[in-house]
Amino acid sequence: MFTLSEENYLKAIYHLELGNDGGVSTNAIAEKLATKASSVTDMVKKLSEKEVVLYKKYKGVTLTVLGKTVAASVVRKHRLWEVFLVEKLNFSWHEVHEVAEQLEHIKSAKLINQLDRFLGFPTHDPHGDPIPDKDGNLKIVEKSLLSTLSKNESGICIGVDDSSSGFLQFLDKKGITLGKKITILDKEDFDDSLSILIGDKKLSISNKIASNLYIRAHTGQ
Amino acid sequence: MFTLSEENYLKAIYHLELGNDGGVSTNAIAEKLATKASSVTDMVKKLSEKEVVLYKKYKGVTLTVLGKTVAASVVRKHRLWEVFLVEKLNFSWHEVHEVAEQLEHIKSAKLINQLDRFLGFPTHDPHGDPIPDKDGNLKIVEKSLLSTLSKNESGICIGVDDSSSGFLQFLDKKGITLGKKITILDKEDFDDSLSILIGDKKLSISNKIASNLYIRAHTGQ
DNA sequence: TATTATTTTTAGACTTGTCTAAAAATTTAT
DNA sequence: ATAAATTTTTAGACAAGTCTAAAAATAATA
Repeated sequence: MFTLSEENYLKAIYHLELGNDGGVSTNAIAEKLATKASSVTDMVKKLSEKEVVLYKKYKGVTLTVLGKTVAASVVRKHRLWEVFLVEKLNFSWHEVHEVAEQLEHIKSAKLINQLDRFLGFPTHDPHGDPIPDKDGNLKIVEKSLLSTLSKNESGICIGVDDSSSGFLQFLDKKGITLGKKITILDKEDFDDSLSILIGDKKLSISNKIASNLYIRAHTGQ
Repeated sequence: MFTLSEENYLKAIYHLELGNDGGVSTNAIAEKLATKASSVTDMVKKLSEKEVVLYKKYKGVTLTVLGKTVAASVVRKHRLWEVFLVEKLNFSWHEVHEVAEQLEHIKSAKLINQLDRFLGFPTHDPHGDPIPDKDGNLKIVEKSLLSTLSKNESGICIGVDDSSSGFLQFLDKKGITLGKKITILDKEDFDDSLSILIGDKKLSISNKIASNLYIRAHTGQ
């Protein structure tokens, strides 16, 4: 069994490993968890003894198969709870993270299996991130950043890269939500800003915004 | 804000105060929380500094108004989650306690308000215990132990005194569930066992069982 | 490659919540 | 009312998880 703190470390390492191939550095973990490098070293030793990470001094850490399973289960719980909050309790997508951070640590296999069923076995959370299955496997969906599309191309908005509350509320204000079709009307060379069509509205968005929106390519039409 | 441990102490004191009028003893708290008296003394001092209990050495503790509010809110959350587990996730009443013990510590006012609404503002948990309202007030329902009824009297089964998993599973096996009408057919002087009619079934139950079932008196018919 | 800069680890300390063992206060019983 | 039994508190210790400051290892640079 793992403590709340151990689970948070495993989750952080899991997320960092998805970005970085190879070992995860002490500093990277410290930054992600808003803690100090010395605390990370201590915890990493403990996790190593519990055989959920491989650790060699000064060489960073990697999750073992067991570690990956534990981490994926925490992520699974986090994302299922987020779906619950949005679908059943009328939370907005920018309000769910903080509560899910608490709910993800509740221990009960039955709870999470029944919740999954109750929600209709969702595959993605409200931000478009995939929900690991019971075995910890993720269904990878082909996706591109909106900023990589060219003029006249279009796609369906399927996720966000930055899921901070501020960014999500900005998207709400602009009427940009998951599932909507976006077409690039024009692209400004000067600052890479875009003129897009979303639903029946024309919007101008900065490159920074476009680099935080994921699109599923919309071949044809 | 209160830690998980502080919340558990407040809840324990809250439950003990409902039974005992007057102060709650150190030992009683220790027993309820399966901890040592010395630990209780330490925590009680801390709670006293936080002004949620009144404490005089050797004289036991009482909750302050603030303490009662905090405790009632934890109990409210516990019982609402129990309703959720039974009503929405198909848990049995004997499976909910352990999970609710974890869920009751999740901090989010919006979560609990929306959960309450989602469940249709329930007034009682799956064991028949009342759910405190937002202000911590309990609706007291007139209830008697089945063992206090006389021959030919009847009532509706509305709760259990002992909500241990073992007892609840025993009731399941016998087909005794909340909401059912029970009539005393006969009472044995020798051991105070009862012969009862529940639904269309005749059962014989011991006094111990009858002393753990709450009945709402069923005047007339 | 030697030196500087950065990262990581170690050493020691602190907090929270717990424990055991012993001392003090209270209650019960003779 | 005094002695015995019980309850409660105090004192000191421990584990988990964190921190700061200093030392050691690695990486970057001249």
